[in-house]
Amino acid sequence: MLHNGAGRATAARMLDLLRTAGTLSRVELAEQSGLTAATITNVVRRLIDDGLVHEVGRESLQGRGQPRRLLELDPSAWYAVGIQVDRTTTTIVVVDFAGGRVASAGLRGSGTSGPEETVTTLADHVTDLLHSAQVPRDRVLGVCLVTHGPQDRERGVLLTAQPTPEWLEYPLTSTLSQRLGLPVLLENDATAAALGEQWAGTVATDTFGLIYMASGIGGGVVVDGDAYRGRASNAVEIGHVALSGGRTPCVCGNRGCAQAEAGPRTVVEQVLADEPLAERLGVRGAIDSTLADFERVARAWRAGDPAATAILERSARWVGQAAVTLVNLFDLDTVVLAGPAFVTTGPLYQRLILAELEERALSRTLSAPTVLLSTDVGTAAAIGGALHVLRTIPVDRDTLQHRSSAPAPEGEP
Amino acid sequence: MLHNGAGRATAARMLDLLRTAGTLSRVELAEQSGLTAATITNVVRRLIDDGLVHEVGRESLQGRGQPRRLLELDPSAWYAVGIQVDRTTTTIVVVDFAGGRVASAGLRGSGTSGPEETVTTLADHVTDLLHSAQVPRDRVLGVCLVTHGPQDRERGVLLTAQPTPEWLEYPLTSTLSQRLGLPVLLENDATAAALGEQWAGTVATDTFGLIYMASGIGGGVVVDGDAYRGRASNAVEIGHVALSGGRTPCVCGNRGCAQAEAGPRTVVEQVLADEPLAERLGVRGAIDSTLADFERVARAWRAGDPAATAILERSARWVGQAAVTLVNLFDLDTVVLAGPAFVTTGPLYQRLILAELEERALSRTLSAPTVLLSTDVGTAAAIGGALHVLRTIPVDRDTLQHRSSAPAPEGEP
DNA sequence: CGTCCTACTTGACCACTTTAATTAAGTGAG
DNA sequence: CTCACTTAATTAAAGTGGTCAAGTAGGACG
Repeated sequence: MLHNGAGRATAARMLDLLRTAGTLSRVELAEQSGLTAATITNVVRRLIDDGLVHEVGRESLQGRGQPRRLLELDPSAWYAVGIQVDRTTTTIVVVDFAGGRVASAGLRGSGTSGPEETVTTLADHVTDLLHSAQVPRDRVLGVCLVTHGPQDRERGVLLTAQPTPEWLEYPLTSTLSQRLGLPVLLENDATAAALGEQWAGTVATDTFGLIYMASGIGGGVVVDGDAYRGRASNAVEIGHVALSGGRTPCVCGNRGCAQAEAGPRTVVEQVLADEPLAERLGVRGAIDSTLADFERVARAWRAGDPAATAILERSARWVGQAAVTLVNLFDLDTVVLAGPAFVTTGPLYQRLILAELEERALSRTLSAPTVLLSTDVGTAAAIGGALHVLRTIPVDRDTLQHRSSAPAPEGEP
Repeated sequence: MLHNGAGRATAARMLDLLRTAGTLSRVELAEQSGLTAATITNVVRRLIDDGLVHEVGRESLQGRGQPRRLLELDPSAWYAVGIQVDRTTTTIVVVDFAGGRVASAGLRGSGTSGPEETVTTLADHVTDLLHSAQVPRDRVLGVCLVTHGPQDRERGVLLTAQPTPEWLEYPLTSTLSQRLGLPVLLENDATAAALGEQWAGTVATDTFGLIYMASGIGGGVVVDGDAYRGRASNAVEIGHVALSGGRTPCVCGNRGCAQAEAGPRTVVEQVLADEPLAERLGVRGAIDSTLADFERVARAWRAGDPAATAILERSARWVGQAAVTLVNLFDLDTVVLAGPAFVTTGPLYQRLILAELEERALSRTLSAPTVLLSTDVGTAAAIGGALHVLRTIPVDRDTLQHRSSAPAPEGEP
């Protein structure tokens, strides 16, 4: 090991900077990290020796002096897998070391299956996807399982008994890890999406909130580049913010929660309550096809259907109210929207949530609120999970040896 | 400067640990900081040389071996001043290096005076208080000004035009700093109180929320021992959480905010709406005596008055609802109550807020919620501000020289 | 074509920490 | 009573991760 400036944390920071910027010179790395050029030289040398980084030409001339040599991550150095599992949808993505999407697959959700069955299915699909994308398994750094609701990230276990009681405390990550022979992390869907947006560079600031809407509504907050996790990583449950004027009882025991008043399931049920409308839109209301039904409503809105529009606009206003609370409590000025429910409806929600923030957020006079759509609306969470793997699991000079000799570790380092 | 284990940050951490624990041995410092005994030896030696720490006997025998030598902060090494300014109350406290209260004074609030006048008054009172407590000014590390509402901590300026327009952007800390010849920090009242509670050891965890109620309602969150500050230090505006069922318009532009529905001013106004009741309690409703009036209602509750009880209980339930949102979004299980409004009503609010959390908080089944009363209900924010000074401003071997040669610096280091 | 400017590299040094002895100061069994 | 044992505190040497200052490298400009 070198004696100068080769700290593991520092190296990880350089990789992060390169991943978000795409390509940077050593000078820019020094500026952005606050370290000296000397340190950068040493750290970068090691990264190049390890095959993680390449020099890719020089910067187009900007005057006199020696031109800066541009650095870039080697995309094929490592890969990571993100799996977003929801009741009604599942998305698997494979991402290369630079964060680029290599392959992806959309499956039906976990439905009412037990965890054992789901894990087996997922493991098979991951194996297939890696194979068809010709990604060698020993170059896969790890897998991140991304789910909704309360979880124990340390132990890699869900703390919910839904959809079936066996899910509660089922050894999710360790089982999947064993099946795949790869490390498996667990992450909240909204937090994963937020981390993903950050690396994707969707937002200019490194402090923002994210609203994730799939079957339910979740929230994530990134402050100074780090996810807010709270006491036990179950923070930002924006779906259970009780809204002014709301009265609908929620599964959580409270009344008027955002999710109960405005979530996709509620939107679908409001359509179902109007039988001719439901008939017209083709909405059937099966519990496992909430998102498909929601998508039908979204398309009706796009086609100009006034009833569908009214229902969606009501939902968007409610979510906007929840966003106001999110913004007031976490002191944000930027909110990103992500998740399959926004694939079609994104612009509508974006407009109305922004309107609520501009009208009601406390800090609206101090700094104008911004609402952005994710760069990967539908797959943000899975991508974010995969990027989380790249960021979290250390890539040492000798990670490969470790990998081939010892069996795959599990969970956090 | 010594060459071994004398890091400034490390030294500050030792002081923090000693301040919260009161007295610790070197071994315990090593355990709690994760550093080795060797490092502790060096850091502690320097602290003793600088006169900040003393050895105070040995630990009562716990078996064989050499007994541990107990360490303690020298209370008289330094002092700090905390000033909590509200519209209707002002509290000044002087705290010694160990965090003990040396002197305190309660004044009327800033009322409708301009900032110039207020700063002059405060400077005079601080000077008087230091004099009467016989605290030498060159041993005062600094002052922390603690206020409600939006502020720019970096620049030491309030971002609100209340009560008079001159307050907006008035150079608050720099002016006070000049008057006193001491560094002056700015801090949010609820955050200061939360930091205070943490050093005071009120809470077992280092992750908790705090609700601060004076003329308004504010919130603070401490995560892993650090205050959550958000984008621009104006986070956790729990007074402006819109509550389920609320409709009252709030100054912030929203409806149904916790402060508008349940704040002390609203409580007083509800009493005023019932003329015979107001008469009976002696509530007059002058805008600058909100807290005095609130205190009258509180005493009526304690005396068993049913009308006063009903009004306060309604307020407490509302605040409880806001606490549910706080707890759900920040993933907390502990909430502390502080601020002058809780001096008498503390137990009532504590009981009802706990009831709301036990009924409605999302994580109630994962970990039982706790609601605690501050150890210094009325003066928590001022004490917290003073402790913030002790924690933030570095005490070097040569701070004293700097102090006497150069004029007092201003703001954060 | 040499000078100038900027990027990058090198080696000496520095602050802080750990590791491995070493010394200090007690307890309790015989 | 004293010697073996235990735990605390100190010391010196070595490791880690960086800075600083003085070089070297490579292209632009007059």
